[in-house]
Amino acid sequence: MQARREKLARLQELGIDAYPHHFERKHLAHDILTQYEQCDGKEVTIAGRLMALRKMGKAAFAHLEDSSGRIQIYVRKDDIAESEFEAFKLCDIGDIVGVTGTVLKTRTGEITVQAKAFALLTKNLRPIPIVKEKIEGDQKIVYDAFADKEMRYRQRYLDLIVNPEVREVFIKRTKVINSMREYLTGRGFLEVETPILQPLYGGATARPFTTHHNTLDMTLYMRIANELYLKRLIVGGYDGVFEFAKDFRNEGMDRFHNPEFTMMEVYVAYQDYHYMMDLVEEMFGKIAMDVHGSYKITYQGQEIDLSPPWPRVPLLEAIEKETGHDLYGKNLDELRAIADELKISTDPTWGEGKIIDEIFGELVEPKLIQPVFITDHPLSLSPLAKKHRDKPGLVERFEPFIAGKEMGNAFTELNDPIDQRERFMAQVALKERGDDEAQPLDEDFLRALEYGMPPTAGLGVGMDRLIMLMTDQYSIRDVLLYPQMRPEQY
RNA sequence: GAGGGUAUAGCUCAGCUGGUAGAGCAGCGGCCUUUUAAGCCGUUGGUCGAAGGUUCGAUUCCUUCUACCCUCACCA
Repeated sequence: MQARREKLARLQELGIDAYPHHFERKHLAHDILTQYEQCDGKEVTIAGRLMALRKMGKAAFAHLEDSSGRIQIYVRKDDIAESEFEAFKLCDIGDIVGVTGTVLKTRTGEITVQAKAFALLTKNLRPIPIVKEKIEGDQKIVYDAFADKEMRYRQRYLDLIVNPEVREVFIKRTKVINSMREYLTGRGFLEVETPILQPLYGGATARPFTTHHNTLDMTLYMRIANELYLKRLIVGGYDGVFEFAKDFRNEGMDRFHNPEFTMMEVYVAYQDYHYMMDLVEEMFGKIAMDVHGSYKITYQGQEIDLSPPWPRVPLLEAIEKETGHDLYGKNLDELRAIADELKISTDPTWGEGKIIDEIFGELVEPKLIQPVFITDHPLSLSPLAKKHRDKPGLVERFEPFIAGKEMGNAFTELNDPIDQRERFMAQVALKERGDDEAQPLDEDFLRALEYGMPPTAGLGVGMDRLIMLMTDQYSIRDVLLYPQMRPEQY
């Protein structure tokens, strides 16, 4: 760093501005590389960061990387102005430069821009990690990869500078979101925005973050979901609404959980969960096509085929198939005995639904690699879902599973205000028993239902997990630009 | 919350059963006008994550702390 500051001083002595205001870039590296035939011999103007430098006295080769890719430049003393060559001699890897020159192929066949004019655009004062690459046939061998995870997450800008594949992941992230937005908008649904700061949280079972509004002098909660607000909009008369929502949950963190994460929720009037399953498999298929050009993707070495339709398996059938036990209609004692037999440890405070969920989570969920809809969950676990039309004790709900992970949650929405009040009361009872994740009663939401919500299908999709799947990333931190970290100590 | 792992030069990493640190790349100086992990010659560089302890002596052994990673628990 010291050396770079000295270079900066020398540049100033030479009257060279190390931080000019503007540069008229006209071409991108990628375009030159892919359209070499048209570019050969022509003049181009490119700009980017120096990522490799091979100086040879009065000439040098370097690699310049812009947003589109990396291209070699060739700088000869005789080809550019003397002051420009002086500036070039003071350049380091990491500097941002602009080059005007002619496109040619070198003796070794690499497409190169031979500089006729050179400008330093931004002097780098802090050395970037040097990653060396060697191309051997089609194989790119990387030496000394910048891989320190802590540094990559804390200094994401460095990660992005040095690791092009990381840049690619976040481009795909946006593609996934755009593709989904396009799909939902194409269906005629209305994208809306609902409050993040809420006086009452709801719509999911989770502990919220709490904050305080000074002027109103009241507690506000960061939303854990936006479900209840979106359903109020269906009451209001919209046929379909959706939102890409940052939600916040004050819970543990691991490779699938970050305290703030993105959920897409959509609600459609006059539809039920069967419609929503159709929608999910079609929408996920479109996203895979838009991002990969195929229904077949690879996640962590597993081949996954998203071609619709996907199997639809009731949760209890899935358990029976795996364990041989039919849990439908079983009482608490019977369920506990079966759990013991299956060597699933249970907690004495758990109800029937929780035990069933636990058995499913332990024995079935990890095996659901190919896309599947698991349907018809126990009522006690789903306080916002409508009762099943044929199966007492269950609700019309489904969760899509891919690669052993739940990708979302959906139901035929509960629109009976009296039933909804009873479900809320059950939650309140749980809360009083000490379950700090149970949902509070939302009197205004009940009032809205009393005005009448049409039959409605609703869906929530965990976007970060979907993006992990679509970008083949192992950890949620690798699909979040700024994953939550403890403060760095200086 | 429990257990395990990691922390050494700007980056990637060595460093045995205790004797105050080493390589490659980067950097700096020199040579070099088609190189590509450029090359050749020379050279700088470190509070060994932090604080204590044991010891004549600690990067190494012990304790505590901090951060990150992994597994489990909690949780979607």
